[in-house]
Amino acid sequence: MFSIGAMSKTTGIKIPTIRYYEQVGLITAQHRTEGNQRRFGPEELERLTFIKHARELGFSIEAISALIELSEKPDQSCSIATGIAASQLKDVQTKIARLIKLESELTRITNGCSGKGTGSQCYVLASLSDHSLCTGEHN
Amino acid sequence: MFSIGAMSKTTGIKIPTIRYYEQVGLITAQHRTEGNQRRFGPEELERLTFIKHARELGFSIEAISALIELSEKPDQSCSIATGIAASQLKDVQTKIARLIKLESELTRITNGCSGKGTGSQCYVLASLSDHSLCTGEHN
DNA sequence: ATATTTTCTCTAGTCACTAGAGCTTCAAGA
DNA sequence: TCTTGAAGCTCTAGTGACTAGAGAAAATAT
Repeated sequence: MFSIGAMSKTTGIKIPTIRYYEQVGLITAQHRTEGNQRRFGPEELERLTFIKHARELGFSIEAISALIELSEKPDQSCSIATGIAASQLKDVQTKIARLIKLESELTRITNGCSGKGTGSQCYVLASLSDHSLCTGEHN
Repeated sequence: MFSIGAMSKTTGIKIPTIRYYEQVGLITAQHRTEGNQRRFGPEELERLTFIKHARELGFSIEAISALIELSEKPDQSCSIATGIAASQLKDVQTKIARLIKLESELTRITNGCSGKGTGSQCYVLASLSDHSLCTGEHN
């Protein structure tokens, strides 16, 4: 049986976050001590590791909930799980594409400005005011 | 003089968002009608465009506030503005690097799974449970 | 027995909006 | 001028995924 502090230490998830995960139903404390402190079993530790990894990969709490539910119904096809992961992948790819566009514009903006002008002639401020200075499109 | 609806239409920023921007001090309605409706001048329209562009580039409200302040003190050097933009660029580059790592792992996960197995043998679920299956590092 | 650390619950704050209730005002046509 | 419908008003509360702090109780170490 692990205390919440032990769970936190081994997973690297902060204590209030673990309590939050319990609150939203991702995990359950097997039992409480006489003094009302949480005690977790090893399965909860494993699940918390699962949650951490999934969060690092950007899965939402909702998606993680769905994945946990799937893992508890072993007779169900994993195509749903694959679907969730694929949708997450698509999200990530979209974000990358957007950020690369932003990167090029920000590079242009910061390079254009010597840093020595004054507010009224600052290229950074001008660029942000005037979208037409953009080389490409960013959405 | 523009109504809030007109401002919304020309900038593409939703009406409640414009009110929110006023609330947090990014813009000010020049004046109100007898019936308490906002009326904006052309400078506010310009500023709203500035804000929109900056938000699209991922600048925080706080950073935008600072940039606006800078643009109102034209005797001040624009090196601060360049600094804000450069820090934003760094943020974006960090995010890109992280997301590319995530992308490769998610690709691995979704490719590994045929989608035909059952929960107990689903590669997606196994991958998320077991960090050691990762090919590279993701932080 | 005492001191320190850990844990508890609860409330409220973060960011950048978004949604809804219930009301008032504006603009255009009859 | 009246009426209708669109647009606007304020205010509160909700979103996601936590994070921070208060004040009290319990567990552990010395």
